[in-house]
Amino acid sequence: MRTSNYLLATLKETPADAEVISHQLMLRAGMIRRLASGMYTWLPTGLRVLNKVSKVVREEMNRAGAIEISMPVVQPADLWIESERWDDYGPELLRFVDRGDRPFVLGPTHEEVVTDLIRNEINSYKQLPINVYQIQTKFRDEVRPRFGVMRSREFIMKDAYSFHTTQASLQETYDAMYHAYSAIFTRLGLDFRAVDADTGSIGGSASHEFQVLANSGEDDIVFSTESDYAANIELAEAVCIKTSPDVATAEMTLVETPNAKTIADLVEQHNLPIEKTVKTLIVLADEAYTKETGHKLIALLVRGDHSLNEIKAEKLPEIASPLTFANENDIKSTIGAGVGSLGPINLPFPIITDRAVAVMSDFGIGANIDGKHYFGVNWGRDLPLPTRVEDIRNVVEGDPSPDGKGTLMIKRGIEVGHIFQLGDVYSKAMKATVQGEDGKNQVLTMGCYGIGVTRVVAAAIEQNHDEYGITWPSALAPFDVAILPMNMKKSFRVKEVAESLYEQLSNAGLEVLFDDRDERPGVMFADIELIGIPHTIVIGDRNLDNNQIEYKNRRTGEKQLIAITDLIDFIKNQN
RNA sequence: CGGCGAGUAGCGCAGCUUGGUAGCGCAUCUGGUUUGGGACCAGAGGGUCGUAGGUUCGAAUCCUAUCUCGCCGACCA
Repeated sequence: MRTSNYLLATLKETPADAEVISHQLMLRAGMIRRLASGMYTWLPTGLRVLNKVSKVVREEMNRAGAIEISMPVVQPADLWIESERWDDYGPELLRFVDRGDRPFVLGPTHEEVVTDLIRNEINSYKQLPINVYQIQTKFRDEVRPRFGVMRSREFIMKDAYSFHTTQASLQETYDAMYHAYSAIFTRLGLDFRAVDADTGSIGGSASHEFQVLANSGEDDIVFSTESDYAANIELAEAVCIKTSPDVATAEMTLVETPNAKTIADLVEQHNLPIEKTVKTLIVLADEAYTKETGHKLIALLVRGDHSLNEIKAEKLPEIASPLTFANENDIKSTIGAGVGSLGPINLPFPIITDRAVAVMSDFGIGANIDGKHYFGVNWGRDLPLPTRVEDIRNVVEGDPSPDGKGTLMIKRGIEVGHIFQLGDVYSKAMKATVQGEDGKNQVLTMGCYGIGVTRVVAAAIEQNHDEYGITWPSALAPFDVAILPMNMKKSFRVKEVAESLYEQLSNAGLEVLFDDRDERPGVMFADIELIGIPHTIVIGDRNLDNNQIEYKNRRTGEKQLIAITDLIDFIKNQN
């Protein structure tokens, strides 16, 4: 490709609305342009990278036995009504009607469509298992799109769906996908981890996320220092080694705390260690639970220096899902005190205590009287021993690993892949059955496996950039080699060599960007470095006198002189 | 959806408080010089100042409404 015949579209200045580095660099390198909030046009350079991701994904999926198909972006609402997600999915699902007033959705995912396909096409257990996938545009009307293509509304996803008659068969495909994903992200040159994950609203049993490590990531992922334990913080179990509280040493005293509305205030104003404080959070009870017991509210106790894990909390049967905090008025009218002075004392509704709180001693709690706290509180003596103890907090660095080996550390991750064992959630709702060996119909068991193709591009940049621009791993680079001729318009010799090398390198199967613009060297260097082409060859009269050209490696910055005749072999031997 | 902020040339911004008919840098175009790290000189084009309404002799500037975008939070296969 010649730059004169290409849309380079590089930007010298960083657009003001780009926050994270990948977004900035994608705009500056001329990869994407924003069309509307969360919607981007892919320019030639961006599309080339996107296609590189797709290529690797496709190769590994095919190798793992998946079959490529393509399903429509627009889906009839009927299928969503049938799966009951029409009501469950919420406003993220973009809905509209066609000219005949028939309801449709813009597909945020394709479980319904693929389940419909399979129930129609597959009739016998003999045709199973089957694993179909597509690389397709999705649309989710995100509440807040951000970070460029990292969290956009329209995006490209590789989504695969497998169908089985047995759990063992599902497990086999799931394992194959796990390995395929590992192979994909390894080939793409990403530093990633597979972590245990929550199945979220899609449901199902086992699930792993593939997280690319990056500080700008939106997820917290947890690792053991000693073992290969890794999990999303949403799921990571907070283990409590201590089995009982220490012996009480303090007396319970009622303390005036008129200016302490938060744990931080309390700690600062009353010389109380934060791990001796208890946060009391009031949430709504599950409707069925309210019906059964009459309680509308539930109190959750978490140590002052810990944070509530909402995912864990909402999985408890007595708590409303999604987790909803009680509003200030309800709290006031039920307890008689406002947020800031709440505690587990004399509460007219059930309490769920975090494991770490259940083994505390001499601690401080709100008195349920505005402006007052009790200090020196102890279980058993001052308060009834907690009866409902659960793991409801987020783990913190230094917590013991749930597998008993080492302690935990936490890093940020970008979720680029997620695999699920769905079970029969969709196949049951949509009556996807096949005839089994015994002649009876049986409901299929499903797995689904996603990769955020567009997000991978952004994640790769988060991990591979420097002060000059992007430093692509070779599998992702939009071009393999850039040819920069110095003063080609004046030097016939430079032009001749550049043209010849362009042809030779291209014929050798390399993707070459030949910068044939009449630009000053600095401009060319800056653009090529910004775009992140791994190998640059500089052709100038200076070195041609010795029949040499200069080679520069983007990632290492190393330069060396190469004889023209050796160049093709040299480039091919890189990587 | 709540809080905050921003919409002026392709991009980055100034002008707004104190109303007088729009400017700077980069980019673009023309001519010339220059050519191994984002050149220089001379000239040129490009903006209904987000939109609608109002106040006024006169509005980018003041008032009202509205739309869009971003950040934080809530939300999220």
